[in-house]
Amino acid sequence: MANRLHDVVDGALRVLDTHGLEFLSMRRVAAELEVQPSALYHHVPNKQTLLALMADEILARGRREEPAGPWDERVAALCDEFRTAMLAVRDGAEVVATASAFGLGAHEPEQRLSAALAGFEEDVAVSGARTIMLFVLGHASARQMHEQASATGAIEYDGSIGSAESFDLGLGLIVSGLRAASPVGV
Amino acid sequence: MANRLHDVVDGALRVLDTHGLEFLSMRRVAAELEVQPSALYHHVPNKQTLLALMADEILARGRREEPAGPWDERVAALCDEFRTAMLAVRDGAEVVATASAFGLGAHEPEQRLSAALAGFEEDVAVSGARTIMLFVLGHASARQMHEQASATGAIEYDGSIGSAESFDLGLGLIVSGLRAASPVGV
DNA sequence: ACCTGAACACCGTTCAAGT
DNA sequence: ACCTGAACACCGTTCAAGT
Repeated sequence: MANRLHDVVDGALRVLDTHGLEFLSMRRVAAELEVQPSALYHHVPNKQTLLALMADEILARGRREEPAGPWDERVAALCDEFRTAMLAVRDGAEVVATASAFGLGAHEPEQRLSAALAGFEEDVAVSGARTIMLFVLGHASARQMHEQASATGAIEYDGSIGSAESFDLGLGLIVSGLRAASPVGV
Repeated sequence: MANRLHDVVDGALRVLDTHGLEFLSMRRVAAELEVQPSALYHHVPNKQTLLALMADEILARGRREEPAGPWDERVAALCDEFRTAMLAVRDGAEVVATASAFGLGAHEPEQRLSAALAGFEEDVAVSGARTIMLFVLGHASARQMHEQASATGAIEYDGSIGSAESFDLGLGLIVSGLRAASPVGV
């Protein structure tokens, strides 16, 4: 079939989007590519690495132009970019969250956030970026897990979990906390 | 052996603490209890449910007296309780995070937080509690995943991830955001 | 009530061998 | 470079049967 790494990641994302993370197996990805499971190991050393590459691709697909303007607008724009990218594929947030714990996936997004906070003292910028990233990641993956669980009928549906309103409220809280930390410029 | 549900949850937590979430299997839990794997299903319908019960037990073991005093001190005390409880067992935060997505595990902690924020408008109290819980959960599980990954040698160790300082900074940001939302009574 | 034994339909990963 | 075929050491869960 002459697959390349890119085809494997693409196939894996197709499996993820149609079956969910729970059913994402190396064997299913192989089947999607019409290849034997062992063939995947020519492109990727293990499943963990494949998941990290998927996380990068999920974020790359949602990539937008670097926002300009005041820091709070840039933060809002970046968070919307990340959230939209993760919500665009089933269980996308969970995949990114898992990968980011290994210093992958969410590393670059966090750096873009902390660049937007460059006007603050450095430790405020760093922990601000980390706090925002944890919120965006956690909020999006709670939403998707909840969708998943209520689709299976495991729990009753609660629309307030993961809603855009609750996202804006939570993010607004962190942003107003940052504002209180008064940037050196502005 | 005459095990009861409590023994199963206890045994599962022993396996978790010694082997980590990655190696927590129903078969290992059964072996820990010196019982056949199928015996577990007399106590628990599936692994998911067992994980939820483990999450509850992790939080219950760290349970402290309900803090009194000003809202910000109560919030700090509650967050310390949750964080300490989750960090007390290997991969504890990840287990609680997974279970909480199903409305279990972190549901009660979140309600205790929002009770501490009762002086605020209700939607601020609710989204404040949710935001804080996502931060505490995310921060603790990032720390444990990082510990795990660097112990395996998968990544280079970075002590700044999940440190108490970074925790205080992030939480301080959210708390100061809440303060800016001015409680109706002080 | 609590457990055994055997089975079913899966996993991730390795490795020699093919083209 | 990319893949097959076969194997190894596992999974979660079900179910009839035992005490």
